[in-house]
Amino acid sequence: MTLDEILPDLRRQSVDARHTETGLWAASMLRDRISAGQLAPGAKLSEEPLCEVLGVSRNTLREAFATLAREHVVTRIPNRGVFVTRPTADDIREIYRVRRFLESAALTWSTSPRTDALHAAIARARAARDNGSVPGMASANQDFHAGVVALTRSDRLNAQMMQVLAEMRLVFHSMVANPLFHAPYIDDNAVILDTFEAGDRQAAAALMVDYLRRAEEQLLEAHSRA
Amino acid sequence: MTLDEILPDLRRQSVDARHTETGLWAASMLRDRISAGQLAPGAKLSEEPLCEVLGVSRNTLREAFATLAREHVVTRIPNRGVFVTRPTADDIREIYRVRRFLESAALTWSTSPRTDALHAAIARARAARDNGSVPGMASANQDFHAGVVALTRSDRLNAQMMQVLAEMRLVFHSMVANPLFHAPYIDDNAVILDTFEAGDRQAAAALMVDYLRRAEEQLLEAHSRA
DNA sequence: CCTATCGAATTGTTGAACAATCGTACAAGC
DNA sequence: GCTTGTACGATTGTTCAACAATTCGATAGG
Repeated sequence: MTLDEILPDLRRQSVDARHTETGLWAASMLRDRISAGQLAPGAKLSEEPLCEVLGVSRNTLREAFATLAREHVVTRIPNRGVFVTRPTADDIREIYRVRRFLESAALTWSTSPRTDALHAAIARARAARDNGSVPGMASANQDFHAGVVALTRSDRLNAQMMQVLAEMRLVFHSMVANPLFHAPYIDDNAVILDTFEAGDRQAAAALMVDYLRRAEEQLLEAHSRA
Repeated sequence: MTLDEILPDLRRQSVDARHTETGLWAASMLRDRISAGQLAPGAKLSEEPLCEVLGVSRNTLREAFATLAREHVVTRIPNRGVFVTRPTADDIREIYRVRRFLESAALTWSTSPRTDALHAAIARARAARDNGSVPGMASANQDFHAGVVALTRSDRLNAQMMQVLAEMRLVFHSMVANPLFHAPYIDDNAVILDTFEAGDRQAAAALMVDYLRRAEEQLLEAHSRA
């Protein structure tokens, strides 16, 4: 979907109330659209139409671009413009490198034993699988892995994980989605959680690393095909 | 020498020299001054004088502020202005939470066995200790711990570590420096490195966690005194 | 001593302007 | 046919000046 097609939709939302930190507000508007896949990887974000639709000035919009660029959500090419990031194979490797460290470290050294959110995420994933809802499975799966890192109770590590998961969504949007991608991993998550709650953190971490390696390999294979 | 051979070199020089992205340039100027302690924590960064000194407009300077705020180097208070961040006790706890995860995970799961930079950092730290150079010890110590995370070969984890170390410098600048702070930790680093190279990664990671807990406690104690 | 109100100063945001750079089209030369 | 040179339009990078919004401090009054 290109920029032109979602312009009316954006305009509808932006007539709403006033906001402090307009630059951050504009960034979140764009971030949501990109996360939802309404702005596909590679799409060009021209300043002029976006200013008009969001009702902000070019300067403010550029602040929003700066924010999103730091999150690797958009890519800035000097004098050419801003584009929704199209993840490369190296990006996928880097994303999974970070995830392997973050998630296995969280399982190994977390201090918080509160796993309610993890159980809930698995339940949601199974319900989505039964309904055949691919977006539901994807969302619940991300919730599970975000919840694992949340065990660390560290704002910065959580922020890093959120950012990486946002890049994951870009990866999914940049290639033809395989409807069966998430399904087999749901039970893997359940096993990891059981192992963790049984107290064998090293084993849980090892399972997680294995899980992530398989998922990475599968995504890289799909990426090379596209 | 053919054209292809010098192309990478040319590209490298041109990204250095060119000032496109003036906002990023201004951000690095301020970041350097803050890191060096020339701008102390709590100092107010007024827009008007800074524009004049850096020779950039208010808009560009505000882009730089956005970059630094995201790195937690400066703190933005709406309608009040931008200040060099003054780390709180909670900030110190969060910094060490991140460091414990990052550094122990790096020791446990790193794939790269290249420890040359680590040995060099320890050598520099010892030389600085013999010369009585406190800044030298601090710098070499940070190099060692940055080098540990560099074992992960992950750009994003390295960036996160660099950011946290920048916050560490803010912590040091915000309290009276104890000249003897770094000295006892130098040999701890050496022991950690030896254990790691002996192949016992779990033990090395455990030593690192212990090291970081002691340093955190010491800094928190000094912070509560100030 | 406390509270309320006013005004100066600073920040938040905008709109317009100009310079710099890129893509494209088209002509010229080998 | 392919490359090179050149003009032009479009878009981005940066600055400037202005106005609105907010905060801080001072001053007056209870």
